[in-house]
Formats: sequence, structure tokens, C-alpha cells
Amino acid sequence: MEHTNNVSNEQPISSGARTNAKRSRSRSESPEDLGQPSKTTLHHLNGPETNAEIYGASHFGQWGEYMQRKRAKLQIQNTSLESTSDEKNDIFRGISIYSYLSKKSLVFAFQFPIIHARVILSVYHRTHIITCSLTPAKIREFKHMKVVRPEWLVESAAAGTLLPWTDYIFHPGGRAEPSQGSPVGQTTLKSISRSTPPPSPQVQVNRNEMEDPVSRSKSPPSPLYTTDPATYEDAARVPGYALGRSNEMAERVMADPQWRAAHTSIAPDFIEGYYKNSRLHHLSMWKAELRNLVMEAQERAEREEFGNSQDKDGPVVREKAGAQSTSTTDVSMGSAELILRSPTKNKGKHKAVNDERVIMHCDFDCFFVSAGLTTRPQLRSKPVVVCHSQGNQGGASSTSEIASSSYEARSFGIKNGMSLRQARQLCPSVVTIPYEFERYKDLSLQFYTILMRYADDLQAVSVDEALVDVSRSVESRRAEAPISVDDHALALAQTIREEVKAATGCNVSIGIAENIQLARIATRKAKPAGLFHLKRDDVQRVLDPLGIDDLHGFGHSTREKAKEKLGTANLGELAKKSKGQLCEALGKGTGETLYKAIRGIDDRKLESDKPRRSVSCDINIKYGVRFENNEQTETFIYQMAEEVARRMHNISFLGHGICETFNKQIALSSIHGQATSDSKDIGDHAWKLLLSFNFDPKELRGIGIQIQKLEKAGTVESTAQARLPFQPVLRHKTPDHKVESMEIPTEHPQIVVQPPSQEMVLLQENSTVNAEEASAHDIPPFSQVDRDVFDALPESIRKELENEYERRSKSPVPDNPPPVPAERRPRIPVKGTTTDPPVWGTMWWALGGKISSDD
DNA sequence: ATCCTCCCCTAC
DNA sequence: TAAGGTAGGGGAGGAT
Ligand SMILES: Nc1ccn([C@H]2C[C@H](O)[C@@H](COP(=O)(O)OP(=O)(O)OP(=O)(O)O)O2)c(=O)n1
Ligand SMILES: [Mg+2]
Repeated sequence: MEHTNNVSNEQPISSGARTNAKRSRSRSESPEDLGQPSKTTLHHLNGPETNAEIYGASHFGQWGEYMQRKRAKLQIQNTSLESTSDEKNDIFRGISIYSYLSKKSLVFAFQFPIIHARVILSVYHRTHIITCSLTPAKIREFKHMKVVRPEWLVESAAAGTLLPWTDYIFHPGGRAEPSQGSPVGQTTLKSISRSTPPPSPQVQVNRNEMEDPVSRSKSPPSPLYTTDPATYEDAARVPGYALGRSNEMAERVMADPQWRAAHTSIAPDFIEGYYKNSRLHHLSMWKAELRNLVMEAQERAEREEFGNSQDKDGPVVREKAGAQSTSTTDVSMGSAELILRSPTKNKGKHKAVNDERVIMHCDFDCFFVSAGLTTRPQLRSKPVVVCHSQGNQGGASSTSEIASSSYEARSFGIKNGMSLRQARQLCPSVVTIPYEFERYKDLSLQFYTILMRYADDLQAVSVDEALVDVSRSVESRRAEAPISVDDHALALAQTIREEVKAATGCNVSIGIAENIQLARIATRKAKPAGLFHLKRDDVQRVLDPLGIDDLHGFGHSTREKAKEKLGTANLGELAKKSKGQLCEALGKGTGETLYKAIRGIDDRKLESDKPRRSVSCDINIKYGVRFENNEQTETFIYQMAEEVARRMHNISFLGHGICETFNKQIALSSIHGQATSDSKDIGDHAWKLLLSFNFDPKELRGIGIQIQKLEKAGTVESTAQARLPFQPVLRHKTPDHKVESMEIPTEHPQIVVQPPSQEMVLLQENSTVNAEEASAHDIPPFSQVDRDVFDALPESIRKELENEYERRSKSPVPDNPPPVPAERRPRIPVKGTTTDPPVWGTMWWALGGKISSDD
């Protein structure tokens, strides 16, 4: 529990009515589905931008324009949008504008005379951002671009000439808003129209640059037109996190092209190898697998209870029928089967509401280290850490991260999550041992097997950690032996501890309390190798000296916020604050959770049967992704698609600054406009998207794909989290593997993309894609085209569209058939549950960042 | 009021 | 060399 981040894993308070996956984007036909602020591009067509470079060779851009135009029409029902084909009002010639305004503001903008110039909604090219409100993330995104306030347009139009944009530079009011996602600067239109005098330009910019954005991208990063919140420094501030200066050896080695060719993402099996060595990937996989196992066990228990068959003495864990222990290096839990002994799932039914629960939080002590020490007894009582770097690798400067540290090591100040370099500074004699993922898996299954024996309900938290509701077990023990034991919960916990120790050779610690939060606190006191029953009378005494970040779900950032807004991070002090104060400082839900937590209250139920709601695979690459050309990029994309969904971002370990990450979302549909789990479909879409952005592959530092709003197709028996939806191969290969279900994206998932801001090109914002009507990868069937909107398109675009339709009418494009309109699209037949949110996808990539000298 | 989108935050 | 993945809670503020 000493790792850097925090105590525990579980989230506070589930959010009741929410039906959508968190990161999902929903589809809607309404023009308001732009999200907010709505992003719409006004492109003045007359300029030289009307060339192929801008619109690319792809029809995506055209379609995007079509959609935006249509939406614009819908939004401004009463405003004529007909294009004026002449040259009056041409003061905006050559200017492409990316509007980042709320809907209201947008309408406002449309009412201006400039709108009567030909307004083209360009997807791929912009010269200016227009906005009056930006979130911190957008500030980062736009920081190399010309960001102006709407008055620039308004007043230019009024003046009949293009005023210098530098007089209208947008800059967020004051410092960056610390609170997440909250816009910085003005929010309302009122403040716009009220003619605030334009602030004097912060930066002088050569007027010529406006006409030649491309050349700009070659010059050193342009000065910021917005205040830079320097957000990445926040990451570096997180205590103990293994950010650091560059690893010199790594830098040297990266400079060698041969080495890079062999070891970076260029290698065809890069992703697989990366995952194989990623402890965090394993943790995530295991967690999902364990949750599934528990869920299956519960369903089985309920079924058996109903059928009245209770073979109380059968094995609690067994190999699934036909499960071949593939090899000795099977790190997956897929072939195991847990059995829940007591078939009682407290489903909140008439289950004595007032009964005090008994919750146990069971957690291995320094799990990875303990596991490693089972075969290295000679290292017991030494400062031992688990990390990749072994022996003297990396020397004194190894950036290898420590996954787990023994308690002896912790006495030197070493913590989980630190870099080996930091650890060596604290304790030069620290001993490193390697990862043994398969062993962790085996031990974990033993651990869970034992827990299941006593659990009324069980929530898998992690490979080494579980929350167990033992209320009834304790109750019945008390009934059987009322007097001989004074704390039946503690006695049961001791039994569990001993059983786990006997089965695994490792120590678990167990915290016991009446709710989850307190049980976790109790575990802190129990460690190492101990038990602690936190009883009601002791709660305040135990809680008061703690800091807010000692509570699960409250971390570094919340602590800083509390210190700033409430003057203290100490629970005893915070207890004096009113609920209103806490809510004001931290938000309503968080404030209330905290208010209760401080008082030892936590109403959350164990989460043992919630199905997964999204799938994504992330890779953070330190130095792995370095493409030389598009071919390599393509290869990688398809690898990723095969692997499923994945996202990447980049925080460089090599000491060259942080890359910027972007994400965009677009509709993804299979060839036939249907849901798909096919890796080729996903790869195709992702690759096209990426291609359309036309950036330098050398700048690429990460790519990601993620799919959300999953809909179950088939049984509920899904397992392997990352692989499930996208590796149908798995099912065929290992029929015993029990992956007969697939989660299939319904209709068109979305993929999100975003361009390098360095290129001064801003791509279509995800939300501008009307997914209900278009896949964003293709144009709609001709019959679906809104004639008015179509006619309003500039001639060049219209021509291209016409050509395309013409072409298709002659020879259908097998590659790219127009998707069936949504309302006619056959729904994917879904067996099992009826949760029907559509699936969406998000694609990420990261650009920039330097790497040693060659970058 | 409630939903949705785009974020941020947390945890192992 | 080292392999910083991943799912979900929750807040702000616009749309409905
Ligand atoms: N930053 C981290 C934190 C944890 N882990 C892995 C290794 C840990 O052994 C395992 C369990 O995490 P715990 O938080 O339970 O930490 P430990 O079990 O190592 O120590 P303890 O539980 O005794 O505090 O997860 C990791 O790889 N990286
Ligand atoms: Mg542990």
C-alpha cells in the first residue's frame, strides 16, 4: 500500500442513472450534437485553399463539409445560407476559420454579413481559431495557432476590411483555471457583443504567416497566443512518480538507427512484446478476468441455489472443462473457474437494511516481491524491489519503474512506482528481482479461491486485492460459537490469512470494518502481515490524523485542491468544514463523499456483477514509437487494430519535454454499415483517418484506438478484456477458452483523431461528425443528400461529389460502399442483455517531443 | 431536471 | 534501455 499513488482502487459512489460509458460519445441526429462548444469551420472558399491539398484526395473532407453545412442550415433555420458566388465581401479571402464557439455564439456569428460570403466548412485546414472560451486542454491544443476572438470577424466585417488579427488575440482570463475541464475566459456571448476593447496584441506576428501556414510549421514553435498553463508540469509534480531526467544510456542507444529498427515500434511484433512486459497491462487484464470469474461464479451459484444442488464439498476452484494449460507461460486467468460457496448475493433485496455489514479488505503484502521471494528465501529481510532492470543494467540512472518494494526497502523510503534510480539513491544496496507474471496469476487464483469460500459477496479489486463481504459468514459463526471467540470477524480473517499463507507462502493483510472505505483504512493499519478490525468507536481516532489522500479515491490532485480552497488536507480539520464548503471546493458528489467518509460513512455496495462498459488499450511509449515513413505507420496501425483498441500518449522519459496528445472521434462502420469487431475494419478506418491528416510520421509518438458503448452479442461470458472484441481468432483457436461471446460495436463506433498543432492544421473535431447520418468515412447515398445543402456547396466540392456519385453508380466500390442510412440499417441481433447503447471508438495520437539528438 | 460531451482524476 | 495500461467516477457547462 505504499506505492506512490494511493491506497486503493475502488471508486467512490457509483453514479446511478448513468447509462453511457464514460468516455463514450453518443450519436444524435440533432444539430446540437456538436457537443459544446460546437466546433464549426467557416471556410472562405475563394482563396487558394480550394486546392487539393486542403481537401485532400479523400472525400472525407468533403463529406465533413457537407455535414457541417447541413448542420449549419439546421441551426439557422431562418437565415439564408445561400452562397454568394461573387466576390463582394471578400475581405476574408484566404482565411480559414475554426470556430470554437457555443451554439449561441455560432448563430450569432452566422448573422453577420460575412456569412453572406461563401462559407465553406473546411475540415482539414484552418488559419485561425475563433473562440471566446477554451478549456485548458484546448488551450494546449491550440497554443501554436492563431486564436482570436469573434470580434475580429465582426469588426472586420463592419469595417469592410480585414483588420489585423493580432489585435484580437484570444487569451484566457487570468491564470488557467485549475478545475478540470472548466473553460477559461469568457463564456457568454454577451461579453462578446459588449464591445470589450480588444486587448493589445501580446505577440507580434508577421502578417505573411497568415497566408502561409505551412511554412510556419517549419519555424520554431511560435510564441503562444494563449497563456500556457504548463499542464504537463503537473504530472512531474506528482510525488514519487518516476518522471525524471533523461536516461543517458537510452538516449545514446536510441541514436543508433539500427538499434531503433530492431527495437522500436518498427518491429512488427512490437505491441505484443510491449504488452508481454507491461505490468500495468497485466494488472488491467487480470482485474477484468477476475471480475468475470467472480461474476460467473455468482451466476452459477444462483442457478445452483435455484436448482437446489449444493455440493458443498466440491472444489472451489477448478479448471474449466477441456482447459488445456496451454503452456507453462499462460499468464491469463481465462481457464480458471471460481466457485462461490454461499450463493447469497445480497442484491439489496429485503436484506435487513440495518444490519451492520462486515467487509474485509484482503491484500497481499508487497505482492510482486512476496511472490518473487517464494523462490528466493535468501533475499528475505533484504531491501528487494521488482523491476525490469536487473543487476547493474541502467547503472545509477535506470528509469526502470519499481512495481513493488519489500517492507525493508520501504524503510529506506522506497515506494512502489519509483524509478530504480531514485531507489538506488535512497538505498544503494537495493536488490532487484524480475517480474514473474505467471506466478502472480497462479498465486492470485489460489487467493481468490480461498476468499470465495467465505464470501457472501466479493469484489475483485486487483490481482492481489479483494473486498469481501462476510457479514453472513461472521453471523453464522457467531451463532455457532457465541462465546468462545470475542471477535468472530477477526477470527475468520485470521483463518483466511493462514490459509493463504499456507497455499501461497505469502502474507496477506486484512482490514475489517463496516464499509469499504474503513476496511481499506483498516488494512493500512494491518500491514504488514497483520489484521485490523476498525470498529466504530475507533473510527474518529484513526481517521483524524490522516490526510485526505489517504482515503481511497482521493489523490494528489484533490489534496492540493483541498489545501488551496479549504486550507487543509487533514481529515480532522476538514471534519470541521460544512458539507457545503466541501462541495463548493471539490464538487457536489466529491464533497458529499468526503463529508461522509470523514465521518466513517460509506454506503457503497460491493461491485461484483457490473459488466464492463468499454474496452480500450493504451500504450504509453517512452521511446518505442518512431516512424520513418507512412508504411511503418500503417503497419503499426494495423497491429493496433488487431490488438483491439489502444491509445497512446506520450510523456517522454528521455528528458526532452512532453509530447502533445490529441484525440478525435469519428464514426466507424463496417463495410456494410454494421457493427463490427473485425480488426481489419477498425484498422482501415483508423489508417484512413490518420492518413487524412497528413502529418510527418516522424512526429508521431503514439496512436490509439478505443471502442466504447459495447453491446453484448452472445452470452455474458466474455473474458480477456483487451482481446475479446477484436480477436475472434481466439474463439476459434481455443474453443475451450469460453470466449464464445463477442462484444460488438453496434452500428458505427467512432474513432477520434486530431492533428498536430505544430502543423497549424486543425482537424475536424469529432463532434462535428454527424454519426447518425454518416460514417464520416464516406459520403451518404445520393438519395440521402440534402439537396439544399448540397447545392450550397462550393462548386468545386459539388463537382467532386457528383463525380463520386457518378462513379459509384457505375461501379460500386467494394472497398467503400455507402453505408445504409441509420434508420434502415439492420440492427445487430443481440443475444443476452438488451443494453443498447451504440459503440463508439476513440482514436488517439501523440506528436512531438524530442528524442536525443536526431529529433 | 437531466442528458451529453469533454475533460480530469484515481487506482492497481 | 524499458515496456507510464486501462476502466470507471465525476465535474463543468451546454443542449434539451
Ligand atoms: N505503482 C504500482 C503499484 C502496484 N503495482 C503492482 C505491484 C504490486 O505488488 C501490486 C499490488 O499493489 P499494492 O498496491 O497492493 O502494493 P504491494 O502489494 O506491492 O504492497 P502493499 O500492498 O503491501 O502496500 O501491483 C505496480 O506494478 N505499480
Ligand atoms: Mg498489496
